[in-house]
Amino acid sequence: MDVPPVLLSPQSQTCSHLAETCMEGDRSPPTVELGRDSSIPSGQLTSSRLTDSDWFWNEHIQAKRARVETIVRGMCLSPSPLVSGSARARERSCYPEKARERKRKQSLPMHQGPLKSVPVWDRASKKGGTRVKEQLHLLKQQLRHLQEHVLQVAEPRAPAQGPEGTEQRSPTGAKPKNSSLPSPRTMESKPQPSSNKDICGAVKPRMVEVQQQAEEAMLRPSGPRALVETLRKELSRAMSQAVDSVLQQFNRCITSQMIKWFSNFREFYYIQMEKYARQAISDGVTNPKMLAVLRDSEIFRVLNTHYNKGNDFEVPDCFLEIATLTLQEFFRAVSTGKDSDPSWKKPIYKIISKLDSDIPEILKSSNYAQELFRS
DNA sequence: TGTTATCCTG
DNA sequence: CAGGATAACA
Repeated sequence: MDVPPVLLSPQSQTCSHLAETCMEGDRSPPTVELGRDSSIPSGQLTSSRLTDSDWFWNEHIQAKRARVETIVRGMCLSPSPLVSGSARARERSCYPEKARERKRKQSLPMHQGPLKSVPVWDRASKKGGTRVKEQLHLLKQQLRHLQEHVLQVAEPRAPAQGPEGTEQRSPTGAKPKNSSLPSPRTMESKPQPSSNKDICGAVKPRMVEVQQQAEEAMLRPSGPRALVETLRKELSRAMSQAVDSVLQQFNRCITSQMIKWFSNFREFYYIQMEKYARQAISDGVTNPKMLAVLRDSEIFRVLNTHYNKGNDFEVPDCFLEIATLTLQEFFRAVSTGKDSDPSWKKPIYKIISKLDSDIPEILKSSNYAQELFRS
């Protein structure tokens, strides 16, 4: 059986321990390389239309400052999918039940034909995977926006032609005084989709600091170049942190999932034990010593079908011993009327959990979880 | 207070 | 086996 006694006892740390051990992977933060953005045509970077003399220095500084603010804000803004973030927030605050309802509906299985069953492992990884994918997609978008902004600042003479549209000009062709300031729309801090909240939470506290650094860099003689460097470093750092936090978080979900499975396994085991103990009592058995779980027992067949359907490996004898003990303990408790106590199972769990054996080394290796994922 | 276990339901 | 509610634990 693939669930030896070592994984079945409640109150024991083995299950969570196993999950943690398995999920302990390489937690070093991924790095993001910030090379040149080949998606931006070089033509956009070299065109110029204003001479320096058109601008007073102060205005120039102000415009840059505004751009920096936009950039820094942009780090925490992302396009919201389908329903706008603000609309969703409104719905949440006005109709909490409604929001909860939708959450439930989303978690319902999709109708993919008549009872098409998906392996549970596949289901879990798909669900988690989709979330991570979504978050990574959002990060990617943010990265693109930010890179556009960085390049825009790097070439102050170039007109901004990012996804937010071309810059507005006055009828005379002169740039309006505040045209480089963020529009009220951009200035608005949009509510974030919940999936993106964590990332923003990680990035936000650093934003003020970055803004200061950027402004200082701007005032230095090296000007835009220093600014670009500052932003580039910051973007790299922020991205690493964000990706790390996603690695949803993801590991935590997987760990919880595994714990849940082991919990279910245990439940099934003890339910069977109780069932067969009661059956033995009703069959007239009086001495618990008469009870034993053998390879040809009915209870063994049931458990084996559940845990080791394909007979992938031979059930160790120690499992039979523990199972026998468990059965006898249930028999004793039920036959002496202890089951009237709501927590009558706890002493049994305690006894059995003491018999836990150590986790096999093979399960402790981090490769094991990876192999599990591949298969 | 966050995590884990258990109970219950579907 | 999943998911929710709740208890127990660290």
